[in-house]
Amino acid sequence: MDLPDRQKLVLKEVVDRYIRYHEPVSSRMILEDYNALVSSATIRNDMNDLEASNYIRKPYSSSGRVPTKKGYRFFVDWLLDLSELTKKERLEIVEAYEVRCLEVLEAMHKTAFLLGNITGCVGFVIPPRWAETRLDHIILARIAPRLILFVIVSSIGVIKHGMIPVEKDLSRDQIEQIMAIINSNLRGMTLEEIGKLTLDKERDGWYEQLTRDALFVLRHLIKQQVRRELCLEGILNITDDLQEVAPDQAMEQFVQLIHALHDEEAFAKTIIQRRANEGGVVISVGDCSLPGIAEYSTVTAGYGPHSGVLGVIGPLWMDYGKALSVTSYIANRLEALLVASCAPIQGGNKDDE
Amino acid sequence: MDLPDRQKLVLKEVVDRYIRYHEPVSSRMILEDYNALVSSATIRNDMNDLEASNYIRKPYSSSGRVPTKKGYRFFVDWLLDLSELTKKERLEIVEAYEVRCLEVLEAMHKTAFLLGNITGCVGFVIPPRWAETRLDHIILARIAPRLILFVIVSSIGVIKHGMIPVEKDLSRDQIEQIMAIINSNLRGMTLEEIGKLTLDKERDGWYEQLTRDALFVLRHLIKQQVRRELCLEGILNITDDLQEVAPDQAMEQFVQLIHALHDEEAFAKTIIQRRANEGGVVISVGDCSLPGIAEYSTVTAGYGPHSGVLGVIGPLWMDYGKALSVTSYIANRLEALLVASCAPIQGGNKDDE
DNA sequence: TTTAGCAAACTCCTATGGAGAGTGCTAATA
DNA sequence: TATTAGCACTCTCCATAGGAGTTTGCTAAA
Repeated sequence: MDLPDRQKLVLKEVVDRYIRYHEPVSSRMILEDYNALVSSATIRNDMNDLEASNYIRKPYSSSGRVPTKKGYRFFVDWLLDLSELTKKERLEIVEAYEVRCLEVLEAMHKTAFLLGNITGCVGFVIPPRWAETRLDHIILARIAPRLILFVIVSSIGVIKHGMIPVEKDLSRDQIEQIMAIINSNLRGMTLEEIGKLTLDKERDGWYEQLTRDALFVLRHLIKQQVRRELCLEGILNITDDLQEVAPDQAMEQFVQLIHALHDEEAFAKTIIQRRANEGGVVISVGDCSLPGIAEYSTVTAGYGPHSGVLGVIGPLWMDYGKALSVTSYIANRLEALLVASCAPIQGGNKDDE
Repeated sequence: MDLPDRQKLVLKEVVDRYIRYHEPVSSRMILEDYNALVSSATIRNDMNDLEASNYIRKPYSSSGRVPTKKGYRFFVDWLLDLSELTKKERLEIVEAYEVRCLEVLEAMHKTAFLLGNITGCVGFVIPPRWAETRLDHIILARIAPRLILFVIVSSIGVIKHGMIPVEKDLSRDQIEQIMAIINSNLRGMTLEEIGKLTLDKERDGWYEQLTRDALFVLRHLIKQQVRRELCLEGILNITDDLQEVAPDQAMEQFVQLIHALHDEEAFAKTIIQRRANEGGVVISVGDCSLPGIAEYSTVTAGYGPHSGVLGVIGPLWMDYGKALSVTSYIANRLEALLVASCAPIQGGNKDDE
């Protein structure tokens, strides 16, 4: 699977230039960067070999060369120059995370936006598996007659809030009591465990003291399956390249992408599968497992302890170097943020009880 | 400004067909719907007159006719058939609002989505002027050491929540006290009034009892200028028509639209200006006040007591009839929802105090 | 193994011509 | 005066053709 040195250089040049200009690369163009150490015919021979082994191809018989997926793959694996973030980009990221914010979803949307904005691709964040996180506490508050506000705070921060309509109006004291009872009994359990609780009065003892209303509230909380909602930002970033490259099918492809991204679950599943057991940053070049994104590449990184994944999705000719460094850097920052949120809360537990 | 009856019919036919098929309309096509009561030459004469008065135009010298903005305008003002919502659409709307939800922003996003989805245009909701609504109460809760969750509930529901980082850790009791004091003093004031409060200890008497920490919390709350964030949904709905009609400039126009929508404030301001003092549903056909949306039409309706506006924006050839009925219907539903949220809360006040 | 040189292939642009659609005009008609 | 039939004209759209310009593959020589 290895290539002669010069062929590697030629391939690198083809991919580099195609990423930069989105136009087929001719032997003469490569010569420019080569300071004429060899002739264009030599380059052509190399290109021929590269084409024979499927790293590059010609859109038509006498055109310059364009990388194939295999070519991108090789480029990404062996030839990629790591690019540093610029000071400006670094600053943008740091500033975005500066405001302390325990609302996990908000942080994730911000993150997706950063990813999309800096790479010029679509940024996305797949939240951690909420079900795996442990409940820190819930907050209940009477917000109107027969309407209770709840906030679920887990080990990584505020992950969900909403309203519970109750049939009987409850006083503030009653709600306070319910809250205390639920918290003292459920704290430390994973959301998954909580979801599986059977509220069979006879079998479980601990909530005997609860009124019917407390049970009602609890049932409502348990039903709250916290969906793993995809955070997507920057879809419009990739409309620019669109016309440039292949005006005819591009729109078609774009629409397909949109539809694929719309089915959040399938998309998240595909991304997670692609990463398999690999840690760190994973680059996937055009993958057929999900039709809509078969002609797009993804660069993803895991973050945090509960299988969260973030990254970017963009055209095959995306700037992998930049995407790689941005994704990696941002994954670290987000992880740090979640861990930081985490620490004081757990400290809080000890203080409280 | 009036037109002979047959010319009106011809104009109506031209606009109707163009909205349906997005193709220039010829005299023969109109003849079809006319059951040959007159000849095509007669229609042509009418079309000639209509073109002379600028209601329609020809893309090129021997093509069928296309409505001008003036033509659309006349169509909208005088010739529009009101279309009823289908049962399915009505059901979709009712179901969407079925879940009781006091989170105002959530309701608005849902609304924008409905608008976009049913009309096939971009749906948007400009929230009411929060500053004009009156505070019902705030909720404070200790969520972690030195971190307080706040929720602002105004007369129309939950309009804002967030975190306050405080320097000194406060006990639950202390927070409770602060909450009670702030609530009893601020309830009933508009957010605008609250924002203008000067926290000059010497001048105002009521908060003398507050500790420094309470003051800190209050300052933080006051600083929360609740931005009038635009809710937008369905931008991709209009990519479909895009290529169909004018593949060359369409993309360009679309990108311009995106940029215009991105500047939320300018867009909201333009929309509000367009409505001037008019109530009910206002249809605006291609308006040059904001460059990016100059080639798009909007159908907007006011809702609620605090200058909220919702509607759709789409191509000049949008289905005005449908947009009109959907916008009007949804505006009523949303208003009802806000009023309904409102009632129990105000009731709540009386109960509480 | 590399190179120079050249024919061949293909795109892209422009021009040309014919088919088809739709109009405007003119002269006749009710 | 309003309407109509008929016809020439205009323009798009499509297919075809030729020329300029790239870029390649191949061959034969270094």
